[in-house]
Amino acid sequence: MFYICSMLSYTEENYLKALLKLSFQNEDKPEAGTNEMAAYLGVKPATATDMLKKLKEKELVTYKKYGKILLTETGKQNGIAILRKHRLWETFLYEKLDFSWDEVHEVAEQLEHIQSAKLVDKLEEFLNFPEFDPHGDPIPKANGEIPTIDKILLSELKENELCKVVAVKDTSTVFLQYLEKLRITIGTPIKVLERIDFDGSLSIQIAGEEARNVSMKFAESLFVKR
Amino acid sequence: MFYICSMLSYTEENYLKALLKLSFQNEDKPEAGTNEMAAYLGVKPATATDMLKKLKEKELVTYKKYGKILLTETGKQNGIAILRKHRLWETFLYEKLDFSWDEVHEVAEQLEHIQSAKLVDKLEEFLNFPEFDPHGDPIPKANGEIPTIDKILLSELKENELCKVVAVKDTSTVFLQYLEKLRITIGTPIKVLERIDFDGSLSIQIAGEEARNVSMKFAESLFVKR
DNA sequence: TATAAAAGTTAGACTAGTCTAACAAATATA
DNA sequence: TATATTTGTTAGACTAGTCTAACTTTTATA
Ligand SMILES: [Mn+2]
Ligand SMILES: [Mn+2]
Ligand SMILES: [Mn+2]
Ligand SMILES: [Mn+2]
Repeated sequence: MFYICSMLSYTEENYLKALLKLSFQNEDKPEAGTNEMAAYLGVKPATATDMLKKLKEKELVTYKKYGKILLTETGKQNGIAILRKHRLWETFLYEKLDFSWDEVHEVAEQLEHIQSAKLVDKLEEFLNFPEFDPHGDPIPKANGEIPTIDKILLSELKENELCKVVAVKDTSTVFLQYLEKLRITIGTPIKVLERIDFDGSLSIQIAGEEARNVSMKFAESLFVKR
Repeated sequence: MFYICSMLSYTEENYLKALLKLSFQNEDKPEAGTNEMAAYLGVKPATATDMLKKLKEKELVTYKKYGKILLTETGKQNGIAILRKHRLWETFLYEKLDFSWDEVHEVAEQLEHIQSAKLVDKLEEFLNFPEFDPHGDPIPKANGEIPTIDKILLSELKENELCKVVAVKDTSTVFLQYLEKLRITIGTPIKVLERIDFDGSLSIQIAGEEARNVSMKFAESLFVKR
């Protein structure tokens, strides 16, 4: 179980995390393509190809010319370790330093690269072993396990169904700030009053307040639990 | 007062902090030499020369070929900002995450480079505006002011004088762990029982316990207040 | 003051990470 | 299946930061 390799550069860590995130997105086939990866990281495909060769050399990915990219078990565990740090730091910023949920990501992008096993574990303890980050995303455990939670999109609910918000699918600042304006956060109860077939929009009741209309795009960006 | 330049690289920040620390060491003339600086940073003199040219270009230091190096006001304020972050993070690790005082430095070396004005200020607030770090070193304020404290070396005390530990001069792991073994920390009261002229060693009483002998090197590594 | 030693600089090379431009392979489509 | 489009690779160049080896300037010392 000696998966975590500490001799990774800041940049290599970012590539591994990106590949892990892409593997979550492409649920069925957890592979990625060069262009997809480059786009995700904001670099050119040529750059991604170069890095891929290096990651392959270190046995963090399997890949051959013109083929798909797949994390090895070591690569995956290293990616998970970064994700764990990212989400623990987001939780710290949110819970302890009063950052809002649209501000935490940018700073956590930096903090996730701090190298100190003790720091991560102590931080987790200090935060009381949180299972989910401020956006409702699961925080990997020290052993690499990732907590799961039943969640469906708000758009999947039928009329008159009641639910609670468990996570955001879209973590963009503009969406998070909109949610804040609507006084929706993790845990907020929502009732679907009406579904408008015409455009997929919904009429919803937030925390027992008066009815409100939200778009299909909105309903497809919020994870809830019945 | 727009001193803090945020477009500094990790490396540039380290050079500025090093120059600031050297300026504290060379109290009278706050200048540094190329070799001195290189040694402090663990790089070769040639490397330091190259960086110096870059820092000069950015008006963070004044310096001419074969001359001494001096921080400009902007360079100094930027260095102070890094030092502030370093010491606040050390305090966080020590106070909140139960790190010991010989463990905090290494991690703070990484954390001091995190870029977020909000983070620093919130952290400071979270820690209740501490004035000194776990080693007794002053934490610069947001405006760049550095708290001062009366302190002398333990070696300067006369026989029968009583004092309290306020800071360590030597922050090496081996010294800090020795202090821990002796149950000496910031605030511990010490009484000088006897001075041995032969080798400058002292017989001291730590927190009212039985007498103990310590070397001159030891007595010159601990700051105290009468 | 002449010379030796110390301090500092320059030139040239290397690595990591990035880019652009040109090219090659794989896939979609007519 | 032939061709166009998409996807991915290669070659060559650039920057930041580092090094070694050779050189120059300053300072100390005989
Ligand atoms: Mn995030
Ligand atoms: Mn998150
Ligand atoms: Mn320190
Ligand atoms: Mn300190």
